[in-house]
Amino acid sequence: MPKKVRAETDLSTEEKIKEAARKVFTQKGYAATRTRDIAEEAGINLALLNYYFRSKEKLFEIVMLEKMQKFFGVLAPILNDTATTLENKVEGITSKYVDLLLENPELPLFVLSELRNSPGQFAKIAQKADFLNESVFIKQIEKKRPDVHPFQFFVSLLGMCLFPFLMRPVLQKMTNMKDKAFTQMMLERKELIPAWTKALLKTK
Amino acid sequence: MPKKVRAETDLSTEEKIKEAARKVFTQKGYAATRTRDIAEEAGINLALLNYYFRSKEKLFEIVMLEKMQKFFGVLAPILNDTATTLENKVEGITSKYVDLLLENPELPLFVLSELRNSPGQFAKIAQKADFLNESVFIKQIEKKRPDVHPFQFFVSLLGMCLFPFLMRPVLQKMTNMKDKAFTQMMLERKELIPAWTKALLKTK
DNA sequence: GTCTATAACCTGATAGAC
DNA sequence: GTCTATCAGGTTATAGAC
Repeated sequence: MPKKVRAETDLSTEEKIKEAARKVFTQKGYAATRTRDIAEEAGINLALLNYYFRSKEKLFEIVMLEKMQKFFGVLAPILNDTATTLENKVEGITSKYVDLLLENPELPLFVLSELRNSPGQFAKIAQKADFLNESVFIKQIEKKRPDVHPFQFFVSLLGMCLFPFLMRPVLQKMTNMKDKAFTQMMLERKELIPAWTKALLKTK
Repeated sequence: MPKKVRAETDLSTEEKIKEAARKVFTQKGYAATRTRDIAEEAGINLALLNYYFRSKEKLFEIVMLEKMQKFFGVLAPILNDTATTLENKVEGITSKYVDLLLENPELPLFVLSELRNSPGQFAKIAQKADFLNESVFIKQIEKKRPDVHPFQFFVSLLGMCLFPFLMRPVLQKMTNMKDKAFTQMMLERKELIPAWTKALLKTK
């Protein structure tokens, strides 16, 4: 019998567990997550988790790998595209990240905080060390502004896209901002960030 | 006998434990930290930790409160200063944050990730909800650029200061950047951020 | 494949000697 | 105040019935 696409309410057990693991791990982090939480969230028994994934750690590695691919997957296809301009790339990165993070708001905090204590995970998806250094994108920045280290611009661009999501819980608490207002702010940002990045590249 | 300022090698036991707790908690987060790690780091016995601080949670609360005060303490005195210009404030925030974070690089990731799952902690230092909304700083931004939500600038400014530290482990791994080069980059940033923020405020 | 029961281990906290 | 020894509770992982 061929594989069948199932409705959300009728996922395979394995997929139900993975889905629950994605949710709980990203919300609480590896250490604060109990396998019982995942089992409960998946609506199955604790033993089944180990039946399918052998251990908490193995399950986590699967989720973590997925999340890192999402997180870094935005950059990889853009950085070395020789056919696009610097401006195109900035627009592409901004647009892709904002869309991705509106769908997955907890992604950056999860990836960055889990990577802090298990940098070994990073090795699994890392390109060679100067993949970024040697990238077309960085070269294009360097050509435009040879007087400033290109990372200054690169980090600022990423920060403008990612930082609001890292700060989100605090920001919303500090200002009584509602979810809808936050989303609105990020949509406006899709226009602002490219214009702003252009301004940074011109500022002497 | 009066209190005496002690050399670093001769702290009181209580202070040795606190110091160890600061280090381990900020490195690994609450959930991943074992009281045994703290005791070992402090060079004392596990029982002493409970003797002085009663529980892991109480000790954590002390550390967390300190760290939040450091983290938010940069903003508090600047935001409502009626005597300074918008530019002054941007320079002040930049300079204070970069210096603080060069001394405490793990501070932002620690505070933001711990606050995610225990927002109750935030209440302990939170001003009233519209402390930021009603601040002189935000009003000054609004006056200069009534056409854009002032948070857009506020978040960008903070992001330019904080985000490099959040991204630091990943960035250094991705690019083989050494600690010294990172520090150098942040020192350059102290000049760049105010100029850049000025540029953002002008960009239409 | 799925469950219940339980083993094996770890962690926070305390009792009690010094 | 400081230590060793240990308890009590919780967590991961497995055994074994269905």
